[in-house]
Amino acid sequence: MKKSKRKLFHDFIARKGLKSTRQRDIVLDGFLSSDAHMSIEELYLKLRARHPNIGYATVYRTLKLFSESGIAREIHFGDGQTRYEHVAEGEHHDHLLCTRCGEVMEFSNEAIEKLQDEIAESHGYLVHTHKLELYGICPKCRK
Amino acid sequence: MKKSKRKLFHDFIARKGLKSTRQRDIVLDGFLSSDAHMSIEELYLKLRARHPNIGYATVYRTLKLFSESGIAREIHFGDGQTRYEHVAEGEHHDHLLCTRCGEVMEFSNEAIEKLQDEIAESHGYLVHTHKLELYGICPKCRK
DNA sequence: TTTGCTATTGAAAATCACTTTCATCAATGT
DNA sequence: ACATTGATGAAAGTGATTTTCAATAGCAAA
Ligand SMILES: [Mn+2]
Ligand SMILES: [Mn+2]
Ligand SMILES: [Zn+2]
Ligand SMILES: [Zn+2]
Repeated sequence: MKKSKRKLFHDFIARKGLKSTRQRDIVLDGFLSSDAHMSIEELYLKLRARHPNIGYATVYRTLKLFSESGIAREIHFGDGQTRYEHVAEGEHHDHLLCTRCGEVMEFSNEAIEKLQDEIAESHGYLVHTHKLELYGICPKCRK
Repeated sequence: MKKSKRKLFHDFIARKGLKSTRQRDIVLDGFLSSDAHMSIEELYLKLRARHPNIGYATVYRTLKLFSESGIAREIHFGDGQTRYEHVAEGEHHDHLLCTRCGEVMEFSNEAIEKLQDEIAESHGYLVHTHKLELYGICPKCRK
């Protein structure tokens, strides 16, 4: 059974000798309560509603910690904003984005992952990450 | 037989009623004389060596024109810099990047392109572009 | 608990990488 | 040559972070 992200993060905090603070928990709750691909600003505004005193810098710094701890991943969709998404233990997915309405759909495909490794290998590379984004028009926007 | 990028760009300039200037030719020559994936700043500094008066804004604007004219494509590798690369008529490729030395290798694979279309289609999307980048360690850095 | 040492915060200033503005120049058509 | 209008370069403006710094708040030793 896999540990909750909340626990994983608290373990990370402890292991690194960092402090467990009220603000970090607020950011953590806000981040975990949505599975959207939120930008720093979006999460900041969302948290602000309930916690008027939280600072942008704190949200920014805490999201970085989430990445370091492995519960989140930083993503860049090309709109000039850094976004963060949940990372589930041992899971990976890529994105399909609608350039009309902005919808983001996730997918994963074994065959394509395998092909990527083969290509990299054929060029002598040892791949450790990749980024695959398909930009198009979603079903709703098509009809 | 396909037209040279220089001619393609000059045709574009004429077709759009824009002016053919000394600076545009300088930027064009600098861009065409390297097949690296250069950032605006990199090209600007390279040109500066020979043409101390050329402005950053001119390089910036001219590169945009290259994109519009179809001889260049804007790319983002996640290092916060906008880069431009050559575009050959009817050709497409993706990238393999070394996270140790920064080397960028190009590749193209029919099978993977096809799989991407299938995946998109299976989700009801009509894809018009995609981005595939493989990050790893290159042969030289491995041994 | 109280104390003392640091890490953490939030507001504000600083950076970065563009992007736009504007007075001056330089292409181009007449 | 002249007028018209786009192009240029320096500098100012933007937007999204990223860093600084004085004030707080964890945490652990006493
Ligand atoms: Mn995702
Ligand atoms: Mn390339
Ligand atoms: Zn859509
Ligand atoms: Zn390398």
